[in-house]
Amino acid sequence: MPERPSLDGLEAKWSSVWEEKGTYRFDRTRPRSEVFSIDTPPPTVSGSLHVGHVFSYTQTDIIARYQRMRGKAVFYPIGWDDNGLATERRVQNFYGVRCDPAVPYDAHFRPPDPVPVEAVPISRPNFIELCYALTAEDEKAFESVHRRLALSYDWRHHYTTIDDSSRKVSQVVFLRNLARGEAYRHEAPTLWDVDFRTAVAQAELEDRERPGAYHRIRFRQVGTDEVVEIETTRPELIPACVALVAHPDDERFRALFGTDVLTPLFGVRVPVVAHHLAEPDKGTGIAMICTFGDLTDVTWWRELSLPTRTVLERDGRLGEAPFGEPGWESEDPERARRLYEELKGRTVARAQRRIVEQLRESGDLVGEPKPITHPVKFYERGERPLEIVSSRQWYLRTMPIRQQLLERGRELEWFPAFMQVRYENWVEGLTGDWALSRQRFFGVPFPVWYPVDDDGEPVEDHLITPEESRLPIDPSTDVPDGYSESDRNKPGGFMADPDVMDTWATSSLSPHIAARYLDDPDLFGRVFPMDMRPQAHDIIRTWLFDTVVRADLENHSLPWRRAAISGWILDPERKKMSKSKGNVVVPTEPIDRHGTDGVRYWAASARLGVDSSYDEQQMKVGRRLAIKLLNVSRFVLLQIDDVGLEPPAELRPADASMLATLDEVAREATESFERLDYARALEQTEAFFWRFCDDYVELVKSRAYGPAGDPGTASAKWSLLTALRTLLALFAPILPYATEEAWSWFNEGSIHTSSWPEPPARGQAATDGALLTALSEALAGIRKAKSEAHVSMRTPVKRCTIRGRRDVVALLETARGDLVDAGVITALELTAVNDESGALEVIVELGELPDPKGARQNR
RNA sequence: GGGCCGUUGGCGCAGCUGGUAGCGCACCUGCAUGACGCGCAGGGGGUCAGAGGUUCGAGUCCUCUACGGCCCA
Repeated sequence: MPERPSLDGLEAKWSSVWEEKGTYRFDRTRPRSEVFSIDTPPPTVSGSLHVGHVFSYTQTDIIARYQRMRGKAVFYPIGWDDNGLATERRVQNFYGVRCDPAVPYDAHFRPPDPVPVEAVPISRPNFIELCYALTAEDEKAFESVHRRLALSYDWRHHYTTIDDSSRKVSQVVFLRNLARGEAYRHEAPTLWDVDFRTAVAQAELEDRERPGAYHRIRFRQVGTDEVVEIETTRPELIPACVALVAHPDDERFRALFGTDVLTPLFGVRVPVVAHHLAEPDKGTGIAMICTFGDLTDVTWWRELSLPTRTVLERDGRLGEAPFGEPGWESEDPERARRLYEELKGRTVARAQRRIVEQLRESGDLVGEPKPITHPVKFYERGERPLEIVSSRQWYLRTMPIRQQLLERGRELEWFPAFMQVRYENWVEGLTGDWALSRQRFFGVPFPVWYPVDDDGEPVEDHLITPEESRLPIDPSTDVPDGYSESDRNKPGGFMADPDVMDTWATSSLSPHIAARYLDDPDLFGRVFPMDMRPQAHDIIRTWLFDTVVRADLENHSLPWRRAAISGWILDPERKKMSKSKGNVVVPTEPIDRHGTDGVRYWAASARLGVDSSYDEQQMKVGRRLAIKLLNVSRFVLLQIDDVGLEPPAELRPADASMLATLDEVAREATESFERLDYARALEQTEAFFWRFCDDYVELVKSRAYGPAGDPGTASAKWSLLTALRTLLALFAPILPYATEEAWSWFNEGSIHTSSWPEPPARGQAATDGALLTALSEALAGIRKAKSEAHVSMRTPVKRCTIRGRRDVVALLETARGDLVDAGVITALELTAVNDESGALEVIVELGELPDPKGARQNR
């Protein structure tokens, strides 16, 4: 036990001891009923590390530690989510390269140095090598922060979402989805990011307010030449127009339904149709349907069986529009082609500028465009509005099982409960199946090939799939059974599926990956379904939903029993912390300043689901609490000569009352932890702890100093030691370093594998906290008198009279000696009065003020 | 437009199934007592966002409004 306890050095000391001793290892011999398993979020390592991680990961760790102390074998693995677009972007920017699958592999490739302004195209295998190299570096930084935070993982169960095992699970489960008809590949309109050139899922959408303009445009009715005016924000899609639409009940357009109109500039004949999704108060009440301007266009196209007229290419530019040819019939093909030639090859924005000029020249633009602000769909990581293009993609059927998924959401226990509605809203609002495929590179490939026919064309409805035992494979380098590499992309040969899976398609299998679903069924059986899924509320629609889908299809069960939804970290201005806002705090800084225990204390004071502001003040409080814990431990242990003390024959009333109060605190804290309300448990423990230090310790000090044989001394010492053990244990999940340090002064083994306090600690006749409360109140009265007189607390009290209810006075009488010693009272008078209010009246008559110097010499 | 959460002393928050407001920080005034001055004692400070309703009685239940944040259109 050090002379002057300090938090310095505890983190390095204990984290290496824990690793060495395997303190947090999962005991896989234990049956399911004795296991507590956690499906920890694998953080995206390419993202920036910020205090948000510290916050939510600490909250999970607190629960893990509590369960471990309750005697559970805690299965608490961690993984890194390293594949996907976020990583690709980071690699591109970090090295100044971009992946071009047409470039051949270069075995001696070295990243350009210095980083060039213009990205250098490199081959897919070279690009993927760089992805592996950089994520390996990033993962080291993540691991060191997680270790320093004392997150009690079993690092032996560590995984990454791109490792062999994860790829195998993803591919096997996918092939099973495919075999059961749950996965399919289909040509369909798909949300498309033109910069990343990949499909995007509904879950990755976000609306952003963007300036736009309503353009009022004239169409002419065929035969009558009557003018129909529509309003659109996307005039550049006029060449892609396939119909006009109005609400069936809208009187203004009733006469038009079933007739045809001509598109301006291009003279294409399109029908006027009726559909209930047309909004009569929007614009002129009649709208243009294109291939495809937005998701409503897709709905109209599907429900009204309209033709397609594709002009948008996957690079976000206008492509071919063969006016005059079948499907592109025009009243004046030559003019249409001439005008369109000016638009072709332009980006959407540029094409819009040009077509507005054309419309103005032709007189088909009515008035000037009216600027508006409207929500536009973006890919959450993207910078340009999403387009909708028709492409062949892999899907998982979620629409037919929506009802079932809603049921799963109800089976799940949500903390806090109101988060369930987010899930319900999401499932109810689904508009299509889950698009699994991405046109990217660093991801899990679809383990599929297609035969190539004699004309060199892939036969896309004939799949060639490998045996499960061959997985994981990369179809772009592995060869299907019965073929050889020389058959690749040749007539009569085969070709690989070019796509990779969305990152969520792998991370939605995190319970399966962590629990080694395929190669360790024994382990899987002991931990699945898991007990808890901790995560933040912004990914309920993605990670939580996706995981529910996968487990439902694969295991016909929920993946976990409960979901613990953490809040977000807001900056001091209550704005969400994000890289783009530049308000991100790197976690190592507060840890350096306030210590891990201080930072954990801050994280522990925020309840689940509640957004919390970044507050270093709170970390300081935590740090002080940790130091106080060390100090009071030192004080208690200084009194104790034998830590194996037997309970005394008889406990003094004050001691019994303190222990009874502590029992109650432990009981309440346990209940709070069971509700995952660690913040309340902390609050309850902390409130008692300060009373323990400031009142109880002061009350029993003089008895504790007494001789070994004295019964009052024995009672005090045993009670101090017992309370100390209990308090350290109650704080251990939240302040792992300080409690472990203090515990090590008088125990073998780790506090984190010791047992959780089970009342009764007193082991004696039942009593309650009433005496301790009365003593605190009496002491407060005496202190107040001294404080107001501006004298030291050691100043003797000549006479103290305490008046109170008969039963309270009788209680105080049983601890008269403790009160006299703590208050330095010469004459104590306890008087019962007939006052039902119960409040104590404390009358203090101070003695002569001692000469401070003389007083010190006397001791 | 629909929904969820929040609005309690300067700041951060507790207040579970209703009974005349609590905690921490900050602030002010003090205190060197055998663990702790990163300590201890004491003190000031709120008509619980606003309006209405239920009730003997409402931060606590109901309705509406305002503001903030988020989710879904």
